[in-house]
Amino acid sequence: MPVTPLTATTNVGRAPSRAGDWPWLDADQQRAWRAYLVGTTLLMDRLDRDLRDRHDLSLPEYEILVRLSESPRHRMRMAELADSLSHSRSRVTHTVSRLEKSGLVARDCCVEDRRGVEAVITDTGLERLHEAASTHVAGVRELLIDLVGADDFQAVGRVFDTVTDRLVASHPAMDIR
Amino acid sequence: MPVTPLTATTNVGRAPSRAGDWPWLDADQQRAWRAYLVGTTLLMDRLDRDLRDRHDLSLPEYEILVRLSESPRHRMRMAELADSLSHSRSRVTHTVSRLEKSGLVARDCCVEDRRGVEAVITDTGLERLHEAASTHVAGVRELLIDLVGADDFQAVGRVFDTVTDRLVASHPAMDIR
DNA sequence: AGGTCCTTGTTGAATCTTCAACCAATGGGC
DNA sequence: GCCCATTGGTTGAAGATTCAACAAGGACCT
Repeated sequence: MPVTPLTATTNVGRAPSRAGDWPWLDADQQRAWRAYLVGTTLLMDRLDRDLRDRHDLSLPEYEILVRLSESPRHRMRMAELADSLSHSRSRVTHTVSRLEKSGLVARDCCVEDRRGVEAVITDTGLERLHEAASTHVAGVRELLIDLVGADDFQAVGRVFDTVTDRLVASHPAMDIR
Repeated sequence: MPVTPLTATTNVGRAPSRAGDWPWLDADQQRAWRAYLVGTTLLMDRLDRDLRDRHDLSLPEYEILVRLSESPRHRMRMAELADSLSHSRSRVTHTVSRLEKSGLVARDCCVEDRRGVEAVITDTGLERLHEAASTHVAGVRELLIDLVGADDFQAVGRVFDTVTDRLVASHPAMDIR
């Protein structure tokens, strides 16, 4: 296989462009896809770093604290937490354990379902979350939202809503992952 | 601190909505931001899983192979590779080592700059890449591109191009990370 | 030549995530 | 009540990524 002019990311071994439901990506799609990939990498790395450097929290930890803080009695079942973040149950177990060790979250046993465990955000947790929130939001604004047109940003929202629907629809009522 | 109606992701401890350069996110921004977060997680997990299950390649490994295959003599300097993916040099070292162990990539010493190392994709590597490419592209289409309007998808491209510019501009000519 | 600083890339340990195996509790059928 | 399949959650090891420290080469100055 000569593998001649290997051009675009995903267009491996094929000539680019031409419209229709052709299997490969055209030049514009290619550019957009790659922009999304590297942009996302850079953005997430930066938001994570900011939280770590200034508040000693990782982005996933922060997101768990946020979910808990929003929840009715500042508590959520582990599975609920996992689903809302699209993280594996195992991952949430580990992350919550770390947060517990830092005293930002506590575990509480469920009364109705004795298998269940609820994670509760502590007062210290709420404090730390409030401190961290302003830097985080400032970052999201400065590095994303305030940088682009509101219409474009809403387009991003629409796109990934669609993606999410497609992906949760496809997993037939079982484990997210 | 009463921490009353903690509403949206990043709006921790504040009432939502109202326009202007108010520090928190309004309801729409909030929704879009969260949609992006979970959508990206689900999408990346799925693309990665598909590659692993069907071709025994991780997404980062695949991306390295793509970059190499596109490069003039099927080779790239480690740093170049790292920069083009926005990965740390260390990460690329490890990933390339794994690929080398699988025989998909080989290391080659630089003649001009004897510190340098070039990664070269092997023939086996090219083969595997070509097999993997079709499933990968099919996934990207099916789970993203063919799902949304071309205009919305291009908006995603624009947005993350802007984010990338902002982030590479801010790191003052030094190490990406 | 020698000295100093910067760049390239690697290394091994720490951290985080995934994976597979597991236990305990639940729910439904009988 | 008893079985058995399913769910909720944990565990520990394997895998991947980050981090700090490092060696070796180049660039540049004197």
